[in-house]
Amino acid sequence: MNRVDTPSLSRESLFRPVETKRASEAIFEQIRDLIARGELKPGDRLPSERNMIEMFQRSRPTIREALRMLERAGYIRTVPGSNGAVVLPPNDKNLENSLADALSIGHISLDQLAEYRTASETVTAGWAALRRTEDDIQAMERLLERMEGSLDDYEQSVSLDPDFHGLIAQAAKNTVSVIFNRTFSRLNQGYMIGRLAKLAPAEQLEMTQRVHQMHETIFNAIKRGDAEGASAAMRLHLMAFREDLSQDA
Amino acid sequence: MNRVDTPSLSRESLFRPVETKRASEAIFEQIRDLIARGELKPGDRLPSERNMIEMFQRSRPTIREALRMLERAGYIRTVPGSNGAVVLPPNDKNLENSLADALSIGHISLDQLAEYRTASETVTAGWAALRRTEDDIQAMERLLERMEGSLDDYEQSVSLDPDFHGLIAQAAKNTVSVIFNRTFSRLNQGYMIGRLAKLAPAEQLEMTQRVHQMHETIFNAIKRGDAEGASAAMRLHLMAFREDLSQDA
DNA sequence: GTGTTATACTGGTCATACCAGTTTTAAGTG
DNA sequence: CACTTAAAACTGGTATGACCAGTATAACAC
Repeated sequence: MNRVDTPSLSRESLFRPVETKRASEAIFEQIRDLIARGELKPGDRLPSERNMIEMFQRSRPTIREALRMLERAGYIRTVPGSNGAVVLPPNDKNLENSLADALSIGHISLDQLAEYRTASETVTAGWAALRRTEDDIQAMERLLERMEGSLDDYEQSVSLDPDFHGLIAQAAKNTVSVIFNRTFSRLNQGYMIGRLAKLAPAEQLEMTQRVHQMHETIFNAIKRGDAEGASAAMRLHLMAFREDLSQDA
Repeated sequence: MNRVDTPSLSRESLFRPVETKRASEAIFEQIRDLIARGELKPGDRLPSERNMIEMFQRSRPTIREALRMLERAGYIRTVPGSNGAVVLPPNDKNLENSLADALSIGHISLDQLAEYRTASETVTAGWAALRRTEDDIQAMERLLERMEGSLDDYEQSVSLDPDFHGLIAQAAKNTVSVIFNRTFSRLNQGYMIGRLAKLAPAEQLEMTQRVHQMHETIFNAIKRGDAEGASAAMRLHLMAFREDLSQDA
């Protein structure tokens, strides 16, 4: 009965999953739907666990299991003393997490990740050039300035990278890109830091400078609305990364 | 203290999240890491809850909270009588869930998803044309045949779609594509079925036929190794979908 | 052999209890 | 009356121990 194993053809969608048996699951769904339908808005508080005992007619452990699920799914946050769990604002953090999980567990090679990332961000950069607003440009300008100031600190430099790629995606006005690209960048952060740590200080500086140069090239293309230029520059940037990756291995 | 709100620049990466306070959370992380590092492989069973009591030196409710989190994150599955939770194979279910959640909360629009998907699969189709093996071609051929046989059953037709897109990604030899494309396709399944249900039988048939035609065009381009043709055909296919989407709304 | 039945286990749930914090309330103070 | 302070009434986190309805297994009968 390992329906889960088969990469599998389809029949799945004809049958819908059998009704959930666990009470905690039912409670989870009930509250999740309330949030999804907007009847519980961000900032609202759930009743206290002991109150929910009466509402759901279930014991506290059962209710707590539901709360843990909601929390894990990023819908709520629970703070000890403070009364009741708080409904969180829509937030990509959980999506980002499960994306990272899926990628790290799916035995995905760094090279495949880099390849996909290159394609994804190349397209995104093109969109960004066409859709960036004045605000987007300013935000990127500010960030680039900050990055320029920390070229000699490669850890700092690398840690700012996801933000840069995130801002580009934001300018592209596509939330999926924002989440994905930032996650891709973050996933590669660990590798980059390890890679740079092995270099001599002079080489480190040389590398961060080279990367910064590329960032500026990309930014300039986006700023002047040059979609093809932005795409090309981004592709170059990420292909360089991928090449570095393959040489390192 | 709503660090969670700020779309945010970076400082995040300098500080690491404060040590986890809840025991269930720690247990969750411990088991998750075991799975991620491959020390617990798909199919393996976790010890029974009562055994874990001794291993973790924590009470059963606490351990069960951790299990619910693992389950929700898609790492394990628990079946009542059967001994111990089972570690699931790498599986995009959790990614799919979080994407679906993001969609339902309105953080991501269907249109943005469709746009990103178009870009992603366009590139993937091109790769597939260059890298498909004989096996890939045969698998796709078999599937297309099956799909042709169910043109008059739109539910069946739609339910086979993710497999088709998954096979293309598989032929592209990029695991990231496989996960994403199949997920995208699944997410749109619900929409498609609802859309088709509203049509008259004749229109339904017309639509499934048109889609099938596109699938064949894509397949033929991939089969003859025509990357540009495959990309173009895929783009056309998905742009048609996106257009349909915008008209429907 | 095969078929059947106990028995020992499993997960799902409940009730109750305790602790360490926080909030609220009430008391006391100026 | 306003202000501080201390007690009471919460809150979430955790632990016990119990019960049930199922499943797996091993002992038993044939």
